[in-house]
Amino acid sequence: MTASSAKRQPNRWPALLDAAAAQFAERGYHATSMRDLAAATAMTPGAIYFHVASKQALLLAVYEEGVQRILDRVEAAAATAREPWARLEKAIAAHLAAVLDAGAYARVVIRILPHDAPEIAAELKQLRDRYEARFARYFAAIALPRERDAAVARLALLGAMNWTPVWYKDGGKSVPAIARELLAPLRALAGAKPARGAK
Amino acid sequence: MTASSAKRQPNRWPALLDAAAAQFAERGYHATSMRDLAAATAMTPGAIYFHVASKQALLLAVYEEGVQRILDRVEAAAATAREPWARLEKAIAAHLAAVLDAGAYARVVIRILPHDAPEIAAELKQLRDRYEARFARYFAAIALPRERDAAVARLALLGAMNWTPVWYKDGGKSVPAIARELLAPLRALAGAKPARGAK
Amino acid sequence: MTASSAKRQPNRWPALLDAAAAQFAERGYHATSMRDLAAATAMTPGAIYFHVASKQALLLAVYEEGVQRILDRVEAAAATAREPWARLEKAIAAHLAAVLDAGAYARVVIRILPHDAPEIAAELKQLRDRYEARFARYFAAIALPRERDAAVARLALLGAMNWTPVWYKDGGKSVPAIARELLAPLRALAGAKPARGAK
Amino acid sequence: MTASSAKRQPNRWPALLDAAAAQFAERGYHATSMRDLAAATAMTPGAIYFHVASKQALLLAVYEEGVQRILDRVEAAAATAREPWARLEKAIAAHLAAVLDAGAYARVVIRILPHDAPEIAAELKQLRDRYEARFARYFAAIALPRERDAAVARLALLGAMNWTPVWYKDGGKSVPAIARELLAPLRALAGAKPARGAK
DNA sequence: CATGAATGAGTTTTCATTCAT
DNA sequence: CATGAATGAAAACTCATTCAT
Repeated sequence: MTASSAKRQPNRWPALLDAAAAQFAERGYHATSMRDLAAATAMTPGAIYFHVASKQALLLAVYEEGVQRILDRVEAAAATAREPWARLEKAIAAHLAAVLDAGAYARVVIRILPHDAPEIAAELKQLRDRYEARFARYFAAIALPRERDAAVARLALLGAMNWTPVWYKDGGKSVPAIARELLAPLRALAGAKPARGAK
Repeated sequence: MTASSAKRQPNRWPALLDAAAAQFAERGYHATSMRDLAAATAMTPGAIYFHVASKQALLLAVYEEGVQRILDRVEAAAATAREPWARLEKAIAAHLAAVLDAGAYARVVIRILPHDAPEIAAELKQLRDRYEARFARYFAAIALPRERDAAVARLALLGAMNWTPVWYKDGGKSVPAIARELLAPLRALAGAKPARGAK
Repeated sequence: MTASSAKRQPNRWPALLDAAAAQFAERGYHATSMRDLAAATAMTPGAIYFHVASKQALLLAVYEEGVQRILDRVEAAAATAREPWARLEKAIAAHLAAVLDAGAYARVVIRILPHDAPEIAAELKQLRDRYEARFARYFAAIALPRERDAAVARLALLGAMNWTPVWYKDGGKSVPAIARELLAPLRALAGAKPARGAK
Repeated sequence: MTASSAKRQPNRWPALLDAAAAQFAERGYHATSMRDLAAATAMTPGAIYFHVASKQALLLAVYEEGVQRILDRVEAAAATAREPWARLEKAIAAHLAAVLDAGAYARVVIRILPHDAPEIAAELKQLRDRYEARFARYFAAIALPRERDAAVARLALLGAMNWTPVWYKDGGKSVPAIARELLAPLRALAGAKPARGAK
């Protein structure tokens, strides 16, 4: 369906994808031109079209990779804990790491709105949803008081997580520590004791 | 919208600002062209430049108005409550209302990153900060356990609030109800009892 | 025929003409916009069109004034000497003064080529020629060796004079001194003794 | 001019440069639009930007070529004579030929003021100066009476030369003859005998 | 007299994309 | 695989000019 599977020339495609991820994340989709990408990868503009059919397809490929990367990290992290709260905290930390530390792919997913590329908006949204559904599973495992709206709580948590790139500074609090802070209020709500220790 | 027949209306500037706010909020800054704006206001592209010097200046004007509107609503709302938690909740509800219900101005402030218009990025950031500083004051009044990081908590709350446009649907939970939900975990953290009832 | 005769509102027209002369001389005709002129005279663009019918007409008016000013100065100066060489030298000095020291009008005449405003090119050329014919009369009175081409000599002198704005610096040699230097070679050619002393 | 049918000619850059030189020389910098240039070279406006980054860069390229061409011709001509006056006369003739007969490049250098393209004004001025410095060397070799200002004489000569495009008509006096006429007065000043012969 | 507002054609420049070679 | 060259539409913005008030 997308350009990511069929054509895998030795080394240019990953470089192209990386460059696209970096620029889309940093400047946004519309502010990044194919020429910028060509310059960043030392290709000619025409050469890009050997690897990918259009700018939108390129965004889609980055999105796919981005979602996959968050998913992989989050699942791997979650697998290291069995207790729901701990598992959720690990998942949050992995998500934050993906968005703050790792490459730019994950940042594209939260920065570029599906609406920005109308013709593939539906596909982009689906990709986003694919991840959110997974996150929702970890979230569903924690027990919140019945009078609270769990959906809102989940979306609030997601919002808090996705807003971190706006304020996160490199030398500050560690990612796992931030994850714990984000979860602490919900833990209090549930009457759970906060986790001990930190990096 | 209403300007179909008359030739000489005064006051095209508010209409232009409205249109810019709407389009910037919906499609983003780069995806909105001056032509789009001209079409939306039934002006010629050239006529826009009688009212504003550049697209960036237009964004700045929208930003200013947006920040002012949030600020006005939030301050008015906060003034109706004296108790810190109640006041914060009112402020949150007003912020959400500005971002979700009211015109598009407030949404521009949270959607368009300063970075998008490099030459005025500093001014845009300053405007954002002006609001966040005000919000920080309401937040500072609530007492959180000493072992929690209040700054992270505040930024998380702000992230949760600013992410709502992504998921909010018109017929769903009421804005004050969402505000209460967003605050509930922090209340629990502080050991405060949740507020009673609401719309 | 032009706008300079009929409409003479108390004070704006001269200011407008001055501004046009200054800007045309400094930036050139095409690089000067009616808006620039409006700004420089504290008028609205529309108001300019009360005084003058078009940008071309404005150039024409400046040209007319410019030629008139050179002519007036040159004639007045020439009238103070009877001997041909002395008269020519006075004329040259007056021309240089008009072009270097005085307002910008004269500089417009030598900077802006008739071709720049095609529709009035003929009129502009006629104005230029009007002055050059007068200058030619002073030139014709000096006696050059028969084997020299007097026309080329005259045009060379004119070229030398009109090129001075390119290199003239305010604190340098005085205008009459430059005039004497320009004429000296021709004097030598004619076997005449150079004039004595000057400022 | 010759590019009516073939679809893929290489080397459009020289044609573009030629067209720019021709139009800049004839109409001036500001009066020449990129569209004009596109039409004159049978390119689309966009295609021009494959070859050159901006209109200013195009002017700079023409200027460089123009200065180089004058320099080449003048140096070649000057190399054919050893005696200072003869060498200077050859140099003048070569300069005139460059400005009057040859392509438009040289005329651009004397017609377009550095000021016309503010962002590259310094570079343009430097190019002009490069030539004038060379010319000054030839000029310095002739001996003028001590009481004359050699600098003014040189600038006057340059002015006379650069003004020729204003009045030169094709069927008139030959270029070498004009050169001789321009130099004759200075020769007289120096007490030198005028050169014999002519075309 | 003058202005505030507008027009419409123009400016330079950029863009995603194409394609012969 | 890749490039050099191009396209055509669109971008932001400017211009001389007009005109109701």
